[in-house]
Amino acid sequence: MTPDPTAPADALRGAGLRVTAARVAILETVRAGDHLGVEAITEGTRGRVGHVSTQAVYEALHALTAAGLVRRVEPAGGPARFEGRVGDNHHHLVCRRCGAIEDVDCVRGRAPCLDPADDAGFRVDEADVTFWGLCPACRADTSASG
Amino acid sequence: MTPDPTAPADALRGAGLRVTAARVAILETVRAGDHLGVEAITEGTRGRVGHVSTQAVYEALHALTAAGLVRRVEPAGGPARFEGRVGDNHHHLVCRRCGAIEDVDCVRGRAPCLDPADDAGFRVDEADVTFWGLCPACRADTSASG
DNA sequence: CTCGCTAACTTGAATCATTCAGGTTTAGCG
DNA sequence: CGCTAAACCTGAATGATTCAAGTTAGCGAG
Repeated sequence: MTPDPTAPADALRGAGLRVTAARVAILETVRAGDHLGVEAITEGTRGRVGHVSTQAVYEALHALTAAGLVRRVEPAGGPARFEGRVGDNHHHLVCRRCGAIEDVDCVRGRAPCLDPADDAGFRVDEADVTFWGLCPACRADTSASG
Repeated sequence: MTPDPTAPADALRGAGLRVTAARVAILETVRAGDHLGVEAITEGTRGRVGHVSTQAVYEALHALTAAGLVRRVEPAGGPARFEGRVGDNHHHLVCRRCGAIEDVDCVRGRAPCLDPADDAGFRVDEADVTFWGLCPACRADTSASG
């Protein structure tokens, strides 16, 4: 039928997770959304399957994150957000004013971001890069009123 | 006497803040410490001046951060930490296991980290770079037990 | 197709960092 | 010396996330 390994149900199965309506809906919601928070994911999921508890969403997001099916993004000072774009090591632009998050491709080639100038003996496995600033809309607002 | 503008009292005065025993001690504690959390800063400060409330520490750290006298670092999933090294846009290495934080100089020259490949129209003013991995000690532990 | 195991789900309470509220003290200027 | 706002205090509230303990149901074995 749908031999698409990225289809929610198959992605879950492939990760060794059970295929439940809730988790399928959660994965769909995260993929369809844009850096959604837990609350938004819960609401979106409920719109698809009727009812899910917040805890189920938290547990599912943990499992999905551990399985590499979703990625957790957590800008300093704010709650966690989730995105469906995984596998590449892309970065984020975060608006200080409205909180909007935009994806940015890795500044350098493919994942050489894992290369600090001096690793102090650490074994680095991930580079978390967040650019802070003002999004176009907020820039306009600010320059107009300031 | 001590014509040193970086001396705690002068730094506070220079930033338009009042020179109180508590804030001098807080600034000293942050500078002497290594990416301390609020609790550790509170304890260190009490060791210097006897008593300070947690709220006073929070308020002072906000003021000091706003004044650019200390820098707030907040690794995803953990509480905020503060450091006295400000002015340069250095990055951090964080150990996933023990939480240790090490400073790393900017990967590229001086602050060109503010340059994402595509800024999507954002006006970027800060780049937050965190390298995640295992510190030397935890690497040893892990390879020995795993 | 049924059984059983355990992942997944549920409700409800707890934790932790941080902030809010409101009232009191005190640094630093006039 | 006295005023005013910054700094401080105690105590309560918030909000994201986690823990606890009991129930339901996916799915592989029989």
